[in-house]
Amino acid sequence: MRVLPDMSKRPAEASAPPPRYRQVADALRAAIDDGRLADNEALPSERELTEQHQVSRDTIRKAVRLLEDHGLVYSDHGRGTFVAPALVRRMSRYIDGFSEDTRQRGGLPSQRILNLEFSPATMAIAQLLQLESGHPLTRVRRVRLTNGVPVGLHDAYFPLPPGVKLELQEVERARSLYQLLMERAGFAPVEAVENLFAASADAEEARLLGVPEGAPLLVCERITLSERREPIEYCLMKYVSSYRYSARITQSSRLV
Amino acid sequence: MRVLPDMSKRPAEASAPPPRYRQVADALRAAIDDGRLADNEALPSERELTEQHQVSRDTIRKAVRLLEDHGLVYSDHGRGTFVAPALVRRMSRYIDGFSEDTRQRGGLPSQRILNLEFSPATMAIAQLLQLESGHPLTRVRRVRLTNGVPVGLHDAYFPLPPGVKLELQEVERARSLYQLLMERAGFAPVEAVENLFAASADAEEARLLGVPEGAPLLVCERITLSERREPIEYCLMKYVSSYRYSARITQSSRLV
DNA sequence: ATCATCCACTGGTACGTACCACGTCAATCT
DNA sequence: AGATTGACGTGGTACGTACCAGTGGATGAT
Repeated sequence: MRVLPDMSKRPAEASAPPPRYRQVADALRAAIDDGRLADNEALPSERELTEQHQVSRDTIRKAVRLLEDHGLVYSDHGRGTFVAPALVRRMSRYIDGFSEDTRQRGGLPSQRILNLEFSPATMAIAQLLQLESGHPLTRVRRVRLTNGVPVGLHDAYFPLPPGVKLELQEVERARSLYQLLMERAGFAPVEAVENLFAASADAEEARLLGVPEGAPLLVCERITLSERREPIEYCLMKYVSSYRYSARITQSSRLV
Repeated sequence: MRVLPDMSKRPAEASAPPPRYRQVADALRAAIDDGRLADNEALPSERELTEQHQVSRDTIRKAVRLLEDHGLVYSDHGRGTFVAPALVRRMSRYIDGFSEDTRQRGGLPSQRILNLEFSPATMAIAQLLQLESGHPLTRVRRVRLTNGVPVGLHDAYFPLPPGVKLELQEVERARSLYQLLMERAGFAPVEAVENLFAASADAEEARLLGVPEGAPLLVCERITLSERREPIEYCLMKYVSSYRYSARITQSSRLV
C-alpha cells in the first residue's frame, strides 16, 4: 500500500518564456483559428517555415508534431501538411473537460454541490485507488448543468493528505474543484483512464437529472493519475442521453 | 461535393525494414510485455540506451516518444522514463478495435451479418459523408458477439467506387470488413471521430441483442476518415450495458 | 492521346553537438 | 537536527547536416 506524501510545497513563481517550438505552434494555431488557413489547406512546407520563423527544421517539426497530436493538422509524406477539417479539430479531450467542453459547444456550464462527506474507502474503491480498505476518503457529489439544465452527476472520491480538510463553503465557492484540490492538497492530475458504458437511471438519479426512472444514462468511470501514475481520484460520472462524449482515434504509427 | 477517386492501384510489394527507432521501440515494448521491466520501473536513461542500441539519442527519443504516445511509458523531466502501470497500458484504442479489444480482454470475438444492402444516402448521412443526398451507399448491419453472446450492433454506411459491388458471401467469409474493403475498394481509414451517448433499446435492437426493450445502450457514432481526411464511412454502433469502452486522457503539452 | 521517365518538392529518418531545466541526494553549513 | 548548497544525472530544447522515401507534375518517347 502506498503512503500519501505531504504535498505542501507550492511550485508557483514566474513562468519562463515558452520554448520556440511552442511559440511556432501557437502562431500556426492562431492562423488556423482565425481562418487564415482553411480546412484542408496546406501549411507552408517545413523548410519554408524554417525561414519564416528563423528556427531550425527540428523546431518546426516539433511544432507541427504538437499540432498533429492535437488533431489540428495532419502530415502526408511527400505531399505536405494540411489543416485538419473542423470536424476533427473539435475533438480534443482534456481532464475535467466538462466546463471546457460545454463552453466550446456554446453552452454555459455550472454546477451544484450535492454534498461533501468523509467516508472510508469501500473495498472496490480502495482497490482502484491502491489504498487499504477503509482509508479515509473525501467524497464530493455534484450536479453538472448546461444552461441551467442538469446533464450529469459527478461522484468523486479522493484521499487528502493528513491534516487537510475541505469545507463545503470553499468547495461551493471554488471555480474548479481540481483547482481547489491543487491549491489545498497538491492534487496534480496528469492523466486519466476512463471506462464508458450505459446504465439506467435509478430513482434518485432520475430525480436529480430530471429524467424518468429507467432512462438511459452514459456512465463514465474515471481514475485520475498523478505525475507518478499513482491513482489520486476515482470519479463516477453519469450523463443524460443528450450529452455527447467525443473521442478521436488514430492509427498512425500503430504499435503492432 | 466530392468525387470518389478510382482507387484501384494496389500498394503491395515487399516491405522495407522498419526504421531504427521503431526497432528500438519494439525491443523496449517486448521487455515491458514479458516483464523484464516492471510497472513503474525506470527504463535505462536515454544516454544508456544510446550505447546499448548503438544509435543516436535522437533515435532513442523517437522510440521513447512512440511508446509514450501509446501509453506504455511516461517520462518525467529530471527523473527518468518509467513503465506505465498496466491500468494505463491497456487503454490504447484503435480503429475497428472490436475484435482486438475483445481478444485483449480474454474474450472470443465473432460476428453475424444481418444484411448487406445498397441504399441511397439520407440527407443526414449525406451531410456527414459530404456527399450529395441520395448518393448510392452500401450498408452492412452486423451483430457483434463476445464468446457467442451478442454485445453490439454495428450499422455501417459507406460509398463504393463505381463498378465495385460487394456480395453477401464475401462479406460473411471475410475475417475483417475493413480488410475486405481495403482490398476491394482501396478503403484506407487512418483516423476516426466518435460521439458517445446513451439510448434505450427499441424492440428490434432488444431482440437482436437479447435484452429487454428499453434497456440502456451505449451508442457510438463514428465517422471514419481517409488519409486525405475525407469521410469514407459512417457507422452507428450500439452496445449492451456490460460492454466497456475505454479511453485514455492526457493533459501533457496541452495547447492552451 | 497514352504511357513511362524524370525531377523538384514534400515530409521522414538519422546522425552529431551543445546547452538548459528539473530532481535527487549527499555533502555541507548553520 | 535541520536547512542550504551544489554536483550530478535525467529528460527537454535547439541548432546543424545529410540522406531516404513518397508525390505529383513536367517532359518526352511512343
